[in-house]
Amino acid sequence: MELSQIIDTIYPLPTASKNIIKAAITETILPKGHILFKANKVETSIYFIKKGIARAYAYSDANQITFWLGQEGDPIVSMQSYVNNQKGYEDVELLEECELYELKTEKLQDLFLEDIKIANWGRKFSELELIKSEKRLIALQFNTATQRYLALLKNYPSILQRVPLAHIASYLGVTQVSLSRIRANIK
Amino acid sequence: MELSQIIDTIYPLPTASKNIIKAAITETILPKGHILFKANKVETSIYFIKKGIARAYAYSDANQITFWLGQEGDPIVSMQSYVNNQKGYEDVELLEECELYELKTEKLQDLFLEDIKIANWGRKFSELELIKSEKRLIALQFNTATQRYLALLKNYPSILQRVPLAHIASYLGVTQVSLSRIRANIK
DNA sequence: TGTCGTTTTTATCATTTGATAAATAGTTTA
DNA sequence: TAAACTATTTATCAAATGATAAAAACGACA
Repeated sequence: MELSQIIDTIYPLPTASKNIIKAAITETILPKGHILFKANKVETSIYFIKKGIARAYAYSDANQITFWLGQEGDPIVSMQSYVNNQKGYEDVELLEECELYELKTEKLQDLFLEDIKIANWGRKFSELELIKSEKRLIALQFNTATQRYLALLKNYPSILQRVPLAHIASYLGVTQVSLSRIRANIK
Repeated sequence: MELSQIIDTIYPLPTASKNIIKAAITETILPKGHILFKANKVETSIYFIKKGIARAYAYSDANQITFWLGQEGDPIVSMQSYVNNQKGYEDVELLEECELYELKTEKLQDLFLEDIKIANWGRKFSELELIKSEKRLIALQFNTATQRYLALLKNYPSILQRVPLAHIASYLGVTQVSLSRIRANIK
């Protein structure tokens, strides 16, 4: 997804402000398997996915648990770093070769203080992420693993082709074996 | 908790901007049991809790599931209304008599467009709520009900005295009977 | 095409949680 | 204080999930 569209989808900006943000963004291509964020590190950039798919995970004992999946148009952010300048708890791994837009957090923070349009764009950005997080939370609390699996397929129809089932299982909050059983019961 | 402290804890504002926000806020006292937000309704205000405790819940079949608890200093917001001007999915019930600070969403939206300090305050507000939501999500996915129960007691030591166990159980994502078993195993 | 390595499914058993009902404890009100 | 509610715990059985191991399916590649 192109940069202009990503920016506008968050919150439409006048051309001047949009160009200021654009000027702060660089593009990178990184290979499949690349670890973009490392746990226990303060991340200094946020990214937007132009092309590709990624996951965030953390460890519970020795097990990786995927708690976020992002694809074209989605932002990749270590919230602890972005909001509090603190170490994050997640690794982010690219599951395909990815084309990314990179934006330095520090630069963005400066723009927030200088340009009210950009400050409101940043506000909207967090608000939209908050809505996503809240929906996810409610799904975890209200829906069965089967319902969450079906909802995921509906929202990300290509996900089965792009993400190993082990990651999807932990994202849904069940073991891989349990997800296999769920899939067997649906067919 | 007093209004100045609530505002500053989100993001310190210069006196001028702070006074503008303060001037937009009114105080109300509402009785225990009052339904502050109704599901399927666009809410036109957000609130901050000066004194008291409240919960947000929605229905799963015939069962109420509590998915948010707030006490002194916490904001009460229907995110769907606040962010998207759309109907919320939750009721909010006051679990004690509450003293609340009320702020009209529309007025706040105007201030966001006029005052860059307030725009950044609003950005910070959503960022902090996002951090809370993400932590909650990760706790649901990574921790057992027993761990979540113990963490809740640690964060809200008075909660057992203030909130019926049935609400706490659904907040933790288990049935009341299951929470009873958890409590029996801890003692 | 056949082999190796990885991913996914199936099988088995133990554990946890849910659903339902009944018992106990605690609170409110006449 | 007694009666009537309401909240919480305990008991029982059924269903869902986890842990572990093994089998089957799939994919990469010589």
